[in-house]
Order: sequence, then C-alpha cells, then structure tokens
Amino acid sequence: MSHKLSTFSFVESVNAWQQQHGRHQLPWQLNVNPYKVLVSEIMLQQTQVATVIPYFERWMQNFPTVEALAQATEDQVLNCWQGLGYYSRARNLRRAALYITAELAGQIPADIEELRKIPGIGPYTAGAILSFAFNQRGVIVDGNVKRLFARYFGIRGAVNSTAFSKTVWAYAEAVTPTQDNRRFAQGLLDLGSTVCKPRLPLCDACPLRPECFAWAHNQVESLPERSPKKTIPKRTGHFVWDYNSEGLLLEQRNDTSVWPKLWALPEIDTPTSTAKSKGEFHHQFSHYKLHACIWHSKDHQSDNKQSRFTVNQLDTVGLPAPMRKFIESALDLNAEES
DNA sequence: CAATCGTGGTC
DNA sequence: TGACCAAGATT
Repeated sequence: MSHKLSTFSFVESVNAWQQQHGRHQLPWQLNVNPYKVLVSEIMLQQTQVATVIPYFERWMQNFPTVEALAQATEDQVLNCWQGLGYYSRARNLRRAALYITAELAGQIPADIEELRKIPGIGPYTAGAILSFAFNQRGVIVDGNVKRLFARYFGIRGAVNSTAFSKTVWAYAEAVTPTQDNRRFAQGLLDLGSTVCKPRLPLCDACPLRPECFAWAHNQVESLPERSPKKTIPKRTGHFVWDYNSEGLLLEQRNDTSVWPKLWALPEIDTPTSTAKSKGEFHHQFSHYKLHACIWHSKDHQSDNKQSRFTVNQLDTVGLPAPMRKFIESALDLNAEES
C-alpha cells in the first residue's frame, strides 16, 4: 500500500476531483457551523441526501440552535422527524443537545473522545464532525468508503462483516491526511455516491482508476462482496380503529418496539372473534415484513398513554409513515361516504 | 457479535 | 418488481 501511495497520490486525486466535480451547495455546507453538521450527519445516517434535505431545512427552522433544540419536547422533536425513520436518532439528537448545553457550555467539542460521549455519535459521525465542522483530521468509514476501498484496494470479505469493517477502518486511518480534511472527507463521500456507485459505477470518470485494484482485475462488479441474503420473516400486527366525534384514538408506543414513542393506532395481541375489519396494510422494514390488520373497536384499554386526535391535530403528532398513509386514506374515504 | 431500528430511492 | 442500498448507532 505504501508503494502505491508513494507513486500515486490518493489524497491529491480525491481532493482535486472534489474541487472540480464534488458537491459544494448542500444545505449543511452553506454557512457551515458545528450544529448544522451535527444535525445533518445524524439525519444522513442510513438515509439518502435527497431524502434528508427537506427534513434538514424544516429542522433548522424549528430548532435553529443547540439551545433551541435543548428546550424542545420529545414530542415536538418526533413530530419534526416523522417519516424519516430510525426514530432513536431524533431522541438521541435531543439528548445530545441537552448534554451539550448542560455539560459542554453549549459548545460542540472538536475532540474525538468528547464527541463519542455524546448520545447518537458513533465512530463515523465523530470523524465527520471533526472533518466537516472543524476541518480537522477525522477518519470516516461509511457505506461509500467501504465500497470505494473494497474496489480500490481489493479488500475481500462480506461488507457487513466485522472483519471487513475493521480492515477498511485500518486503511482509512492510514490514508486520511492531516490537512484539508473537509475537502478530503467530502471527496470520499462524493466519489462513492456519484462515481463509485453500487451498480453501474462510472469508472471512466474516476480519478482513482489508474491505481484501482478492481478496475485492473475486472472485479468492479463483484466488489465489494456480499454475504448471502437472509429471508426476512413476516409478522402480523393487529391495531384498533376507534374514531368518533372527538377524534381518532391513538396511543403513544413504548420505546422497546418499532416506532418507539411515536403515536399510532393502539396495538392488540389478537382481535375478538366478532371484530369487524377496518382494513389492512403491508409494510416492509429492513428486517421483517409487517402485515397490519385494523379492526373496529371501542373503549380499548391500554397501559400506554392514549388520546384522541382530530383530523387537524394529526398533523401535530409524530406518526409512523405507513400508518399515517392508512389513516389519511381511511379518513378521506369516510369524508366521501358522508 | 449479531440483531435491531424505517423509509424511500434506484434499476 | 423486488432486491439492494443509504454520510450507522446501540445493545
């Protein structure tokens, strides 16, 4: 690797490409500050840029500073996050603001160990904040870097294995420079997402092609390697539909389930034999398929916090995306029938 | 360590 | 069309 790096400047190639062809106008790149970087990096975890942008804009309107976020309630935060998924990110981001305000005098630290103490900040996000917020050396390994490095260095093994991750982190530590880190980190991400793509990579446009292992060995399509896919299980869930003149009955889900702390139709173990169906919907999570059955019911008892919401009030609570679709569809049908 | 945690984009 | 994947973290 050292020979390769000495005869071909990986860093300079990435940086020069980023300056010419990389992204420079993303919302969190304009008038950059550490809080914007923190918010964007949390939102971007396992979520595509195009999906995040409108959420980021709305978030910064509602919670423009760490202090503003620290003063928000969990319900306000979840309402702003609804539809983006992985809701523990939202709750951790609020906890992060409380921690930064209480323990760090409102300042996001430019220190890897201090960053790692903040809720929701793992090894990738800590490195990203160092690079993007402070232009300091911060090592980043995400899906883009794993794919790009697997091809460029010829790293074998399943991308989702621990061994593969450790190997890529070691390469990243070795490659990451001590200067111009904002540009280098952005260059890695931009190259990975726009050129070294999962499928149909644009090798003709890649500045790293002269020294790319996968290109030289015709393995661009077969790297990185994937572990054999698992069959994901199917589950059935039953939910209660109770809508009257005072609104729709919802309950706040507990935090040990999917959609933690979000408001949703009350969930039941099994419907009664006389229950009348209100409808159903299907939803695919990353790890199982849900078949949701909705049953007409009244006066459902639950340990969870319950409340009724009118149609207008539904906009002010955090609802799971598929359930919001079902509810809005069902209420529209009601309106047409009446 | 492997499972869990959402949703939408892409081809 | 469905399988893969996305600026991962937590337990």
